[in-house]
Amino acid sequence: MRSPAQLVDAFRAQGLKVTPQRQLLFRLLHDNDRHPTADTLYAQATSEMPGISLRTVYQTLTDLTAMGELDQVTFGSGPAHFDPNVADHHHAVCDVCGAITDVYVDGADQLAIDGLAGFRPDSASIVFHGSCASCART
Amino acid sequence: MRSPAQLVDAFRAQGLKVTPQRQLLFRLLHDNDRHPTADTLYAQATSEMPGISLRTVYQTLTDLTAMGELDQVTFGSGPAHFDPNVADHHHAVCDVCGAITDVYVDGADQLAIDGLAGFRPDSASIVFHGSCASCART
DNA sequence: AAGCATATCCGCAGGACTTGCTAGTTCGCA
DNA sequence: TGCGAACTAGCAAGTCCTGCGGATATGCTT
Ligand SMILES: [Mn+2]
Ligand SMILES: [Mn+2]
Ligand SMILES: [Zn+2]
Ligand SMILES: [Zn+2]
Repeated sequence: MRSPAQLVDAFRAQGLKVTPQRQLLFRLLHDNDRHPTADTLYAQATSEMPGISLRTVYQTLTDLTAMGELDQVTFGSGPAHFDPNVADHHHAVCDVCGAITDVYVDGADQLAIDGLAGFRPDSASIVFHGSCASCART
Repeated sequence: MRSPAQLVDAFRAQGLKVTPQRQLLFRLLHDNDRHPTADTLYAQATSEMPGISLRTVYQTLTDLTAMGELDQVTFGSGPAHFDPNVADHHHAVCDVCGAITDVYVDGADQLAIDGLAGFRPDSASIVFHGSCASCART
């Protein structure tokens, strides 16, 4: 995702208006590698701007996703997570604390595949489940 | 997933009762590689047994999953899919027709990983998106 | 074969997450 | 500064799934 200042320009360039609510979300998302959910962002936004509505958070996240500034990722059931890192990468989910970390997998595009007769893949996504470094104590 | 006859025994062995509704679902799921949803199964079940409730379908799917006879898989948003193939495998999703096919990936457990400092993976799941053989794209 | 204790079934209410709707407000350009 | 388009906030509604409770069927006993 681009910087808040660049997003301001990008929104104006598309005829979208730049409101305080949107700018706040630009800041909360910029360089955020926590893979937050809409609720998480809503809680953070509320502490800085009481009165902002959850609906507006969802709307802005939808807009940013449509503009390619965010990816939306889901892990089984539960709410969607929003990812300002739109580079090609994968995820590791800690089943203990829920932390989600970015993973870069070498050769993910050259995975040897059986049973895919005729299937033409456009993308592959890999999700690791396990325990993260801080939860690894057994 | 084991055969309907074996599941009858397995349910009895656990003190679970074997009802016509459950036996119907055993049959609908056995050797089913379509990755059906609860709604899909409910529709099929209703045609053979009008009056069966969606609640019972969910309940039986939950029981079978708890017994390790089914896996539950999800792809982004949308309902869960149930998979009688509990062997270690992955999935290819056709973005055109929605078909879900099983994929066996060589060396999925030895994927070279960067950025996973200290993370201990228990499992990895890979989902390919693209177009299936019959939906061959331009 | 009949009875009994208990697991199951089904319908409905409710929860989690997300999107639709709309009146009133705010933004951005002239 | 003023206007029209876009936005916000609140609530309703949609989707998928689970909790609950009375009526019922199952499996075992006698
Ligand atoms: Mn990420
Ligand atoms: Mn499968
Ligand atoms: Zn952890
Ligand atoms: Zn297809």
